[in-house]
Amino acid sequence: MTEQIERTYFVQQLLRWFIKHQRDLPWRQTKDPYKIWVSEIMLQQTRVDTVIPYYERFLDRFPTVQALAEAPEADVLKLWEGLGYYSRARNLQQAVREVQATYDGVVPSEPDAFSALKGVGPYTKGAVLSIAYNRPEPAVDGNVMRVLSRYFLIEEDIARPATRKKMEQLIREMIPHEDAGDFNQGLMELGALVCTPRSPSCLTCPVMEHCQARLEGKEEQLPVKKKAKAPRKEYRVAALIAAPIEEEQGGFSSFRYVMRQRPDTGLLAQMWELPHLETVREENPSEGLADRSDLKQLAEMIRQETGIAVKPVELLLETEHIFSHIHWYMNVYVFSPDSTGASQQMQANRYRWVSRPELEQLALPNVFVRVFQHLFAK
DNA sequence: TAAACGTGGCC
DNA sequence: TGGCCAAGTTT
Repeated sequence: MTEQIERTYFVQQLLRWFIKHQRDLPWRQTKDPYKIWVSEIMLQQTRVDTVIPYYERFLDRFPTVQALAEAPEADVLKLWEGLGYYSRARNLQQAVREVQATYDGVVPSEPDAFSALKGVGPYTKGAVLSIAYNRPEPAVDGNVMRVLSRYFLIEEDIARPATRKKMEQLIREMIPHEDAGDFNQGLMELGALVCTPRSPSCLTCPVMEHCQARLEGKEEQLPVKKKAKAPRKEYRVAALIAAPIEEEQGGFSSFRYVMRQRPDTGLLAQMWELPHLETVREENPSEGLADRSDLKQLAEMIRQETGIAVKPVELLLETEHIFSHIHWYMNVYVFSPDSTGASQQMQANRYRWVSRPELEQLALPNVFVRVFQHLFAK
Protein backbone atom coordinates (compact mmCIF):
# COMPACT_ATOMS: atom_id res chain seq x y z
CA MET A 1 0.00 0.00 0.00
CA THR A 2 1.46 3.37 -0.95
CA GLU A 3 1.97 6.11 1.53
CA GLN A 4 -0.70 8.27 -0.12
CA ILE A 5 -3.33 5.57 0.07
CA GLU A 6 -2.38 4.94 3.68
CA ARG A 7 -2.98 8.59 4.49
CA THR A 8 -6.29 8.70 2.64
CA TYR A 9 -7.43 5.64 4.56
CA PHE A 10 -6.44 7.30 7.82
CA VAL A 11 -8.40 10.48 7.05
CA GLN A 12 -11.56 8.70 5.97
CA GLN A 13 -11.59 6.23 8.84
CA LEU A 14 -10.89 8.97 11.38
CA LEU A 15 -13.69 11.22 10.13
CA ARG A 16 -16.17 8.35 10.11
CA TRP A 17 -15.16 7.40 13.65
CA PHE A 18 -15.30 10.97 14.98
CA ILE A 19 -18.79 11.62 13.62
CA LYS A 20 -20.03 8.55 15.42
CA HIS A 21 -18.07 8.59 18.68
CA GLN A 22 -17.36 12.21 19.60
CA ARG A 23 -18.28 13.30 23.11
CA ASP A 24 -21.01 15.84 23.69
CA LEU A 25 -18.99 18.74 25.13
CA PRO A 26 -20.24 22.26 25.89
CA TRP A 27 -18.00 23.92 23.29
CA ARG A 28 -19.31 21.57 20.63
CA GLN A 29 -22.76 23.15 20.96
CA THR A 30 -21.56 26.30 19.21
CA LYS A 31 -19.70 27.65 16.22
CA ASP A 32 -19.09 31.01 17.92
CA PRO A 33 -15.35 31.59 17.37
CA TYR A 34 -15.09 33.49 20.67
CA LYS A 35 -16.56 30.62 22.69
CA ILE A 36 -14.39 28.06 20.94
CA TRP A 37 -11.37 30.28 21.57
CA VAL A 38 -12.17 30.47 25.29
CA SER A 39 -12.49 26.69 25.44
CA GLU A 40 -9.18 26.14 23.67
CA ILE A 41 -7.31 28.46 26.05
CA MET A 42 -8.83 26.76 29.09
CA LEU A 43 -8.04 23.31 27.71
CA GLN A 44 -4.32 24.02 27.40
CA GLN A 45 -2.61 21.52 29.70
CA THR A 46 -5.91 21.03 31.49
CA ARG A 47 -8.38 18.15 31.59
CA VAL A 48 -11.82 18.34 30.03
CA ASP A 49 -13.61 17.52 33.30
CA THR A 50 -11.77 20.31 35.07
CA VAL A 51 -12.53 22.85 32.36
CA ILE A 52 -16.28 22.30 31.94
CA PRO A 53 -17.52 24.17 35.05
CA TYR A 54 -15.02 26.99 34.46
CA TYR A 55 -16.13 27.28 30.83
CA GLU A 56 -19.80 27.52 31.82
CA ARG A 57 -19.20 30.15 34.49
CA PHE A 58 -16.86 32.19 32.32
CA LEU A 59 -19.22 32.42 29.36
CA ASP A 60 -22.16 33.02 31.62
CA ARG A 61 -20.36 36.08 32.92
CA PHE A 62 -18.56 37.09 29.69
CA PRO A 63 -20.79 35.83 26.84
CA THR A 64 -19.24 37.99 24.12
CA VAL A 65 -15.97 39.55 23.02
CA GLN A 66 -17.33 42.90 24.12
CA ALA A 67 -18.28 41.67 27.58
CA LEU A 68 -14.83 40.24 28.22
CA ALA A 69 -13.10 43.26 26.71
CA GLU A 70 -14.95 45.61 29.06
CA ALA A 71 -14.57 43.55 32.25
CA PRO A 72 -12.20 44.51 35.09
CA GLU A 73 -9.05 42.40 35.00
CA ALA A 74 -9.57 41.33 38.61
CA ASP A 75 -12.95 39.80 37.73
CA VAL A 76 -11.42 37.75 34.94
CA LEU A 77 -8.66 36.46 37.19
CA LYS A 78 -11.20 35.58 39.90
CA LEU A 79 -13.16 33.40 37.45
CA TRP A 80 -9.88 31.70 36.53
CA GLU A 81 -9.02 30.98 40.19
CA GLY A 82 -8.02 27.33 40.62
CA LEU A 83 -7.58 26.67 36.91
CA GLY A 84 -3.84 27.40 36.88
CA TYR A 85 -1.53 29.00 34.31
CA TYR A 86 -3.07 32.35 35.13
CA SER A 87 -1.26 34.26 32.40
CA ARG A 88 -3.74 32.54 30.08
CA ALA A 89 -6.51 34.67 31.57
CA ARG A 90 -4.66 37.95 31.23
CA ASN A 91 -3.42 37.15 27.74
CA LEU A 92 -6.92 36.14 26.65
CA GLN A 93 -8.41 39.37 27.85
CA GLN A 94 -5.63 41.40 26.25
CA ALA A 95 -6.21 39.57 22.96
CA VAL A 96 -9.97 40.00 23.16
CA ARG A 97 -9.55 43.74 23.78
CA GLU A 98 -7.40 43.83 20.66
CA VAL A 99 -10.15 42.05 18.71
CA GLN A 100 -12.75 44.49 20.02
CA ALA A 101 -10.63 47.53 19.15
CA THR A 102 -9.07 46.42 15.86
CA TYR A 103 -11.58 43.99 14.36
CA ASP A 104 -14.80 45.49 15.69
CA GLY A 105 -15.33 42.48 17.95
CA VAL A 106 -15.09 39.87 15.19
CA VAL A 107 -12.50 37.14 15.76
CA PRO A 108 -10.20 37.28 12.70
CA SER A 109 -10.29 34.21 10.46
CA GLU A 110 -6.93 34.89 8.82
CA PRO A 111 -4.25 32.68 10.38
CA ASP A 112 -1.61 35.41 10.56
CA ALA A 113 -4.02 37.89 12.11
CA PHE A 114 -5.39 35.49 14.70
CA SER A 115 -1.98 34.04 15.47
CA ALA A 116 -0.60 37.48 16.26
CA LEU A 117 -2.89 37.79 19.29
CA LYS A 118 -1.51 37.33 22.80
CA GLY A 119 -1.68 33.74 24.05
CA VAL A 120 -2.47 32.32 20.62
CA GLY A 121 0.28 29.89 19.65
CA PRO A 122 0.46 27.39 16.79
CA TYR A 123 -1.94 24.92 18.42
CA THR A 124 -4.64 27.42 19.40
CA LYS A 125 -4.47 29.11 16.00
CA GLY A 126 -5.18 25.85 14.22
CA ALA A 127 -7.79 24.63 16.68
CA VAL A 128 -9.93 27.77 16.71
CA LEU A 129 -9.66 28.52 12.98
CA SER A 130 -10.35 24.96 11.88
CA ILE A 131 -13.23 24.38 14.29
CA ALA A 132 -14.90 27.79 13.97
CA TYR A 133 -14.09 28.68 10.36
CA ASN A 134 -13.11 25.31 8.89
CA ARG A 135 -9.72 26.69 7.89
CA PRO A 136 -7.30 23.86 6.91
CA GLU A 137 -4.74 24.66 9.65
CA PRO A 138 -2.97 22.01 11.74
CA ALA A 139 -3.76 21.86 15.47
CA VAL A 140 -1.02 19.70 16.92
CA ASP A 141 -1.32 19.07 20.65
CA GLY A 142 -0.11 16.24 22.86
CA ASN A 143 -2.91 13.93 21.71
CA VAL A 144 -2.16 14.51 18.07
CA MET A 145 1.56 13.92 18.53
CA ARG A 146 0.84 10.67 20.33
CA VAL A 147 -1.50 9.43 17.60
CA LEU A 148 0.81 10.43 14.77
CA SER A 149 3.95 9.13 16.45
CA ARG A 150 2.28 5.74 16.73
CA TYR A 151 0.53 5.56 13.39
CA PHE A 152 3.59 6.70 11.42
CA LEU A 153 6.16 5.28 13.85
CA ILE A 154 7.82 8.63 14.50
CA GLU A 155 10.45 8.04 17.17
CA GLU A 156 11.70 11.60 17.63
CA ASP A 157 11.31 13.32 21.00
CA ILE A 158 7.92 15.06 20.94
CA ALA A 159 9.20 17.62 23.44
CA ARG A 160 11.31 19.13 20.66
CA PRO A 161 9.70 21.99 18.73
CA ALA A 162 11.19 20.54 15.54
CA THR A 163 9.12 17.38 16.02
CA ARG A 164 5.93 19.38 16.42
CA LYS A 165 6.72 21.28 13.22
CA LYS A 166 7.23 18.07 11.34
CA MET A 167 3.84 16.86 12.50
CA GLU A 168 2.23 20.13 11.49
CA GLN A 169 3.63 19.68 8.00
CA LEU A 170 2.26 16.15 7.92
CA ILE A 171 -1.18 17.43 8.89
CA ARG A 172 -1.06 20.15 6.25
CA GLU A 173 -0.57 17.43 3.66
CA MET A 174 -3.41 15.30 5.01
CA ILE A 175 -6.08 17.69 6.25
CA PRO A 176 -9.31 17.56 4.21
CA HIS A 177 -10.33 21.12 3.30
CA GLU A 178 -14.02 20.33 3.54
CA ASP A 179 -13.76 18.83 7.05
CA ALA A 180 -10.77 20.56 8.62
CA GLY A 181 -12.40 21.09 12.00
CA ASP A 182 -13.73 17.56 12.32
CA PHE A 183 -10.40 16.13 11.24
CA ASN A 184 -8.44 18.06 13.86
CA GLN A 185 -10.98 17.30 16.56
CA GLY A 186 -11.07 13.68 15.47
CA LEU A 187 -7.33 13.35 15.93
CA MET A 188 -7.53 14.81 19.43
CA GLU A 189 -10.61 12.81 20.34
CA LEU A 190 -8.95 9.60 19.20
CA GLY A 191 -5.95 10.42 21.38
CA ALA A 192 -8.21 11.16 24.34
CA LEU A 193 -10.51 8.15 24.08
CA VAL A 194 -8.66 5.36 22.25
CA CYS A 195 -4.99 6.07 21.58
CA THR A 196 -4.33 6.87 25.24
CA PRO A 197 -0.89 7.34 26.82
CA ARG A 198 -1.08 4.01 28.69
CA SER A 199 -2.95 0.88 27.66
CA PRO A 200 -4.32 2.19 24.34
CA SER A 201 -7.52 0.50 23.15
CA CYS A 202 -6.09 -0.65 19.85
CA LEU A 203 -8.82 -3.22 19.27
CA THR A 204 -11.45 -0.50 18.95
CA CYS A 205 -9.24 1.88 16.99
CA PRO A 206 -10.58 2.84 13.56
CA VAL A 207 -7.05 2.94 12.06
CA MET A 208 -5.49 -0.06 13.80
CA GLU A 209 -4.95 -1.97 10.54
CA HIS A 210 -2.25 0.38 9.29
CA CYS A 211 -0.86 1.68 12.57
CA GLN A 212 2.90 1.20 12.26
CA ALA A 213 3.55 1.11 16.00
CA ARG A 214 0.82 -1.48 16.49
CA LEU A 215 2.18 -3.60 13.64
CA GLU A 216 5.58 -3.60 15.31
CA GLY A 217 4.21 -4.00 18.84
CA LYS A 218 5.67 -0.66 19.90
CA GLU A 219 2.47 1.24 20.72
CA GLU A 220 3.30 1.35 24.43
CA GLN A 221 6.81 2.65 23.71
CA LEU A 222 5.58 5.70 21.82
CA PRO A 223 5.65 8.62 21.87
CA VAL A 224 9.23 9.26 22.93
CA LYS A 225 9.39 12.13 25.36
CA LYS A 226 12.25 13.47 27.43
CA LYS A 227 11.65 13.22 31.16
CA ALA A 228 10.79 16.40 33.07
CA LYS A 229 13.06 17.65 35.85
CA ALA A 230 11.95 17.33 39.43
CA PRO A 231 10.63 20.59 40.90
CA ARG A 232 13.16 22.50 43.00
CA LYS A 233 12.46 22.89 46.71
CA GLU A 234 11.65 26.17 48.39
CA TYR A 235 10.99 26.73 52.09
CA ARG A 236 8.69 29.59 53.04
CA VAL A 237 7.27 31.13 56.18
CA ALA A 238 3.98 33.04 55.95
CA ALA A 239 2.07 35.36 58.27
CA LEU A 240 -1.63 35.24 58.96
CA ILE A 241 -2.18 38.65 60.52
CA ALA A 242 -5.63 38.62 62.06
CA ALA A 243 -7.44 41.45 63.84
CA PRO A 244 -10.94 41.20 65.35
CA ILE A 245 -13.55 43.53 63.83
CA GLU A 246 -15.23 45.58 66.55
CA GLU A 247 -19.01 45.67 66.63
CA GLU A 248 -21.31 48.34 68.09
CA GLN A 249 -22.26 46.14 71.01
CA GLY A 250 -18.64 46.06 71.99
CA GLY A 251 -17.93 42.43 71.04
CA PHE A 252 -16.66 41.01 67.79
CA SER A 253 -17.66 38.14 65.57
CA SER A 254 -15.20 38.18 62.71
CA PHE A 255 -11.70 39.11 61.66
CA ARG A 256 -9.79 41.16 59.16
CA TYR A 257 -6.63 39.83 57.53
CA VAL A 258 -3.62 41.39 55.87
CA MET A 259 -3.32 40.26 52.25
CA ARG A 260 -0.66 41.13 49.70
CA GLN A 261 -1.01 41.27 45.93
CA ARG A 262 1.73 39.55 43.95
CA PRO A 263 3.74 41.33 41.24
CA ASP A 264 2.23 41.88 37.79
CA THR A 265 4.48 39.29 36.17
CA GLY A 266 5.87 35.88 37.00
CA LEU A 267 4.48 33.14 39.18
CA LEU A 268 0.83 33.66 40.20
CA ALA A 269 0.97 37.20 38.84
CA GLN A 270 -1.46 39.69 40.44
CA MET A 271 -2.99 37.11 42.72
CA TRP A 272 -3.46 37.67 46.48
CA GLU A 273 -1.49 35.88 49.16
CA LEU A 274 -0.41 35.93 52.77
CA PRO A 275 2.76 37.95 53.29
CA HIS A 276 5.63 35.50 53.34
CA LEU A 277 9.30 35.06 52.58
CA GLU A 278 11.68 32.36 51.50
CA THR A 279 13.85 30.90 54.22
CA VAL A 280 17.16 29.14 53.97
CA ARG A 281 16.74 25.53 54.94
CA GLU A 282 18.55 22.35 54.20
CA GLU A 283 16.88 19.00 53.65
CA ASN A 284 14.19 17.57 55.87
CA PRO A 285 11.53 20.27 55.86
CA SER A 286 9.14 18.35 58.09
CA GLU A 287 11.52 19.07 60.88
CA GLY A 288 9.94 22.20 60.07
CA LEU A 289 9.18 24.88 62.54
CA ALA A 290 10.62 28.06 61.24
CA ASP A 291 13.18 29.17 63.75
CA ARG A 292 13.22 32.44 65.60
CA SER A 293 15.28 34.23 63.01
CA ASP A 294 12.77 33.34 60.26
CA LEU A 295 9.91 34.77 62.30
CA LYS A 296 11.94 37.82 63.19
CA GLN A 297 12.78 38.44 59.53
CA LEU A 298 9.16 38.01 58.55
CA ALA A 299 7.97 40.46 61.21
CA GLU A 300 10.62 42.92 60.15
CA MET A 301 9.59 42.70 56.48
CA ILE A 302 5.96 43.29 57.42
CA ARG A 303 6.85 46.29 59.55
CA GLN A 304 8.96 47.75 56.76
CA GLU A 305 6.30 47.29 54.11
CA THR A 306 3.14 48.07 56.10
CA GLY A 307 4.19 50.04 59.15
CA ILE A 308 2.42 47.47 61.31
CA ALA A 309 4.34 45.92 64.20
CA VAL A 310 3.42 42.25 64.51
CA LYS A 311 4.18 39.46 66.98
CA PRO A 312 4.09 35.72 66.28
CA VAL A 313 1.37 33.92 68.28
CA GLU A 314 1.34 30.28 67.15
CA LEU A 315 1.96 27.92 64.28
CA LEU A 316 -1.25 27.56 62.23
CA LEU A 317 -0.12 24.83 59.83
CA GLU A 318 2.69 23.31 57.83
CA THR A 319 1.75 22.72 54.24
CA GLU A 320 3.25 21.69 50.90
CA HIS A 321 2.35 22.82 47.45
CA ILE A 322 3.78 21.49 44.21
CA PHE A 323 3.77 23.76 41.18
CA SER A 324 5.00 22.44 37.84
CA HIS A 325 8.57 23.54 38.62
CA ILE A 326 8.69 24.45 42.34
CA HIS A 327 7.91 22.46 45.47
CA TRP A 328 6.90 24.78 48.31
CA TYR A 329 7.22 23.80 51.97
CA MET A 330 5.36 26.55 53.78
CA ASN A 331 4.81 27.15 57.47
CA VAL A 332 2.00 29.57 58.34
CA TYR A 333 2.15 31.44 61.64
CA VAL A 334 -0.59 33.51 63.21
CA PHE A 335 0.62 37.02 64.03
CA SER A 336 -1.08 39.70 66.11
CA PRO A 337 -0.84 43.31 64.88
CA ASP A 338 -0.43 46.43 67.02
CA SER A 339 -2.77 48.41 64.76
CA THR A 340 -5.38 47.87 62.07
CA GLY A 341 -5.25 51.13 60.14
CA ALA A 342 -4.71 51.21 56.39
CA SER A 343 -1.75 53.34 55.38
CA GLN A 344 -0.40 54.85 52.20
CA GLN A 345 2.63 52.69 52.77
CA MET A 346 0.57 49.49 52.78
CA GLN A 347 -1.12 50.44 49.53
CA ALA A 348 2.17 51.34 47.88
CA ASN A 349 3.45 47.88 48.71
CA ARG A 350 0.24 46.20 47.50
CA TYR A 351 -1.03 45.21 50.97
CA ARG A 352 -4.66 45.44 52.11
CA TRP A 353 -6.75 44.66 55.19
CA VAL A 354 -9.66 42.51 54.09
CA SER A 355 -12.74 41.14 55.85
CA ARG A 356 -13.91 37.67 55.03
CA PRO A 357 -16.51 38.83 52.46
CA GLU A 358 -13.83 40.96 50.79
CA LEU A 359 -11.48 37.99 50.78
CA GLU A 360 -14.04 36.03 48.78
CA GLN A 361 -13.75 38.60 46.00
CA LEU A 362 -9.99 38.27 45.61
CA ALA A 363 -8.28 35.76 43.34
CA LEU A 364 -6.13 33.45 45.47
CA PRO A 365 -3.79 30.67 44.38
CA ASN A 366 -4.83 27.25 45.63
CA VAL A 367 -2.12 27.03 48.22
CA PHE A 368 -3.61 30.05 50.05
CA VAL A 369 -7.20 29.00 49.43
CA ARG A 370 -6.31 25.90 51.40
CA VAL A 371 -4.79 27.88 54.25
CA PHE A 372 -8.06 29.76 54.73
CA GLN A 373 -10.12 26.60 54.38
CA HIS A 374 -8.04 25.15 57.18
CA LEU A 375 -8.48 28.28 59.29
CA PHE A 376 -12.25 28.55 58.80
CA ALA A 377 -12.74 24.84 59.47
CA LYS A 378 -11.17 25.17 62.90
C1' DT B 1 16.78 25.38 23.24
C1' DA B 2 15.32 25.38 27.82
C1' DA B 3 12.97 27.13 31.48
C1' DA B 4 8.90 29.38 33.44
C1' DC B 5 4.29 28.84 34.19
C1' DG B 6 -0.68 25.57 38.05
C1' DT B 7 -3.47 22.14 39.15
C1' DG B 8 -5.58 17.68 39.81
C1' DG B 9 -6.12 12.85 38.48
C1' DC B 10 -4.23 8.47 37.80
C1' DC B 11 -1.79 4.02 38.73
C1' DT C 1 3.71 7.32 46.85
C1' DG C 2 5.65 9.84 43.41
C1' DG C 3 6.26 10.43 38.69
C1' DC C 4 3.62 11.15 34.63
C1' DC C 5 0.26 13.29 32.28
C1' DA C 6 -3.68 16.98 30.21
C1' DA C 7 -6.75 20.33 23.96
C1' DG C 8 0.64 24.96 25.11
C1' DT C 9 2.59 29.77 25.10
C1' DT C 10 5.99 32.98 26.35
C1' DT C 11 10.52 34.47 27.16
